[in-house]
Amino acid sequence: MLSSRQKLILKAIIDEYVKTAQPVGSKFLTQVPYLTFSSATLRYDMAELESLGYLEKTHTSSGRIPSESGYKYYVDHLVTRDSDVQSSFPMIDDLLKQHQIKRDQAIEEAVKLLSDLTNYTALAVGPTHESLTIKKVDFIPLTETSATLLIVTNQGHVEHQTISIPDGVNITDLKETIKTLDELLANKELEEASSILKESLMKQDLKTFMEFQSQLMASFIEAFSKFSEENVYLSGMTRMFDQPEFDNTGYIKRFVEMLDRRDLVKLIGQQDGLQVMFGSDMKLIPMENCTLISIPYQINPQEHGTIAVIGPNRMPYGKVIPLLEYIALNIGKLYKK
Amino acid sequence: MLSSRQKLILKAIIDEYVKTAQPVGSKFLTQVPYLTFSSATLRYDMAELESLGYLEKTHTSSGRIPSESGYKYYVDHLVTRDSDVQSSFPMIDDLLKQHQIKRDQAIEEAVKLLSDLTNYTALAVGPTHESLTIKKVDFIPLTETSATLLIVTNQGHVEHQTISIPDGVNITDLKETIKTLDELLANKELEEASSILKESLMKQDLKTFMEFQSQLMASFIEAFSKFSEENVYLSGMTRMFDQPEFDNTGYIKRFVEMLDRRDLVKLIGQQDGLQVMFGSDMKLIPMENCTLISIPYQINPQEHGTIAVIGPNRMPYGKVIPLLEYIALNIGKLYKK
DNA sequence: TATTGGCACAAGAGATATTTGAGTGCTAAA
DNA sequence: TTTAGCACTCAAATATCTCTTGTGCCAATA
Repeated sequence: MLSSRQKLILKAIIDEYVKTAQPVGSKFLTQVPYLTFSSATLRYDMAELESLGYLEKTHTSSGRIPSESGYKYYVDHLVTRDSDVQSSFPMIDDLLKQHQIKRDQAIEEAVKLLSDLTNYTALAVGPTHESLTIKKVDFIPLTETSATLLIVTNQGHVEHQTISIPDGVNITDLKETIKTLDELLANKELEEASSILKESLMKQDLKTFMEFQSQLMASFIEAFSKFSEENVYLSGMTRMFDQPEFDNTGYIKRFVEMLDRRDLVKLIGQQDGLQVMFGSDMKLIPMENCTLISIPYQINPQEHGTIAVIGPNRMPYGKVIPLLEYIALNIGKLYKK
Repeated sequence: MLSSRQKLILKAIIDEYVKTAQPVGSKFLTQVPYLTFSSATLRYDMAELESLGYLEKTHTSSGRIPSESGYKYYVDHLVTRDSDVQSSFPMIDDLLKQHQIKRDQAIEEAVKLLSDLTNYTALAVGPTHESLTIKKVDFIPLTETSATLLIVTNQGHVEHQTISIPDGVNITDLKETIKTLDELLANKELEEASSILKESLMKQDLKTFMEFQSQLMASFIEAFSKFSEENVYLSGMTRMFDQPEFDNTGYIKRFVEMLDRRDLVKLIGQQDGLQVMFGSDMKLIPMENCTLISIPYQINPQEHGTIAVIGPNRMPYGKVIPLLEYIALNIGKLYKK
C-alpha cells in the first residue's frame, strides 16, 4: 500500500516522464507545486517506490523512470482525465454524422481521426456479426473466358474472385450451377455452407469439367475462410517512428511487421470494457515499451467490434482513454435504434 | 567515352560495392583477376571516373563508391546477367500454374515470390483494362435496415458498400430502383455511367427519400472513383529495413509512408519496357539511394499492368533484372491464348 | 607515352583518459 | 519524520593518440 505522498510522487514522475522522455530526479520533484518536501525526503520515497517495482533507474546515478507496473498502478489509481479532450468531441460527432449510412467507412474514418488526435497508431476490428451467414452467391460473366464469383454475407462482407474459364466449360451450365448453389447456400451458416457445397458438387455429374470443378470448389472454400478473417482498419502505421524511445530500426521493423501481419487482432478479442495491455502482457508478440489500449463498441446486440490505440508506455493516458471511450460510445450510438 | 580499362574498373567497383556496402579502394582492385595493373594505375583511372561523375568518395582518403550515374552507366553498359537466376524459373512456373484460374491471386503470389527471391520490396499494379465498363449493379438486403450495394466492372473489380436504410424508405422500391439502375448502367463506360446516374436519379420523383437519395448517389460516385484507383499488390514492405545504408528511422519512415500512400504507382505508369529509375529520377518523391526497377506485363491486348522492385541503388542488377523480366513475361503467357 | 614504386598526407575508427554534471544513498542533526 | 550535507557513481561530452586504409602526386622506368 502506497502512502499518499508516494502516490503523488509516482504521479508526478509519470506525468513528467510522459512529457519529456527523460529520467526524473528528486531535484525536479521539489519544484512540483504539490510536493513541498526536501529532495532527501523525495529520494527516500523514490527508493521505496523502486523497491516496490514501480520505478526503475537507467543506471545507478540516474533519475527514475516508470516501470510497467508503475504505469499499471498509474492507470488504475492515479490518472486524472484531461478535460481538454472534450474540445475534440464535436469533431468526432461531426465525422460520424457525415457517415450515417456507411458504417464501415464511419469506422475507418473514426480510426483515422483517433490516430490524428493521439499521434499514435490506431486500429479497429469489426463490426462482426455473431452468426455469419451467406446472403447471396452470384456469378457475373465478364468475357467468354472469364467471370467473377461473388459471395455476400449478412454482415455485408463481400468476397469476389475473378476466374478464368477453361475451354470445354459451358458458360450457361456454369451459370446454372451457380444459381443452384445460391439457392442451396442462401441464409446458411458458414460451416454449414461448406459441407453443403462439398456434398452437392460431388453429387452432380459434371463430367466435362471435373478438374475445373475442383478448382472452383477451392475458390469457394478459400472465400469462406477469408470471411472469418475480421475486418481490420488501421491508421497511422508510422506514428511510432516519431517516438524517441523507438528510434531504432530493428525495433521499428518488428513493429511494422506486427502491424502488417495484423497480429494485434488476436489480442483485442472478446472483452467487456476498457483494457490496457502493456508490452509484456502481449503474449506471443511481446513489444517492450508498448501499450495497447482497447475498448469494445457495440452497434446492436448482434454486431460489435473493438477499437484500439497502440503507442509507447509513455502515453498521456488522461487524454487517450477518454478519447477512446467517447469514440467507442458514439460509434455504437449512431446506429442504435 | 570510357576506355575499356575504365569500364572494367567501374564494373569491378560496383560489383564489389553491391556485395559489401563498403567503399572500394585501389588495393582491392589489384586482386581482381581481370585487373592486372598496379594500384597507382588503377588510382589514376579511378580519379578519372570520379571526375566524370561515375564515382564518389565518402571523404578525402576513402575508397570510392558508385554515384547514381555510375549505376546508370553500369545498368546500361556493364551489367552481366547472372546465370544463377535460372534456377528459380521452375519455381515461378509452378507458382503461376497453381493459380491458372485466378489471375489476381497469381499476380499477388508472384509479387510475394519476387520479394522473397530478391529480398527487396516488390509491387505490381493492374491488370487494368483499357476500357472500364460496368457489368452489374446489384443490391442485397441484409436486414430490414441495411443492405449491400454491389458494382462489378468488366475487369472483375468489385466495389461494395453496406448502407443503412433510414426509416421511411421502402426497401422494395429501393430494390426496384437499383434494378432499373442496373439495366441503365450495364456495359456503360465509367464516365458515361456517372452522367446517366445523375440524370436519371434526378428525373425520378422519389419524394420520400430525397435526402437518402443524395447519399445513395454519393455512394455510387464514390464507388466509381475507387475503380479508377488501380489494383496494387505490395509485398515485403519491411525489406528495406535490412539494408545497412537505411539504418535510419527518419528515412525508413519516409519510405514506409511512401509505400503506404501508394505513391510509387504514379511512377510506374505507361512504359514500353524495362525501366530503371534512380532516387533522383523519382520526381515528387525523391528517395536517395533507392532504385525502382519496373517492367510492364500484358495479358491480352486490352489488359496490362506493371510489376516492379524497389531496393537500394546497391542492387545485384544482374540477378534482379532477369528475374523481373521472366516473371513479367510469364504472367502474360499464362493467360494468352 | 603509359605504367609503376615510393612517399607524404588525410581522415575515419577505435582506444583511452579527463572533465563535467546530474543524481543517488547514507548519516547525523533538527 | 524530515532535512541538510557530503561522498560517491556513472553517462555523456571532450580531447588525445594510434592504427589503418586509402589517396594524390612525382620521379623513375619500360
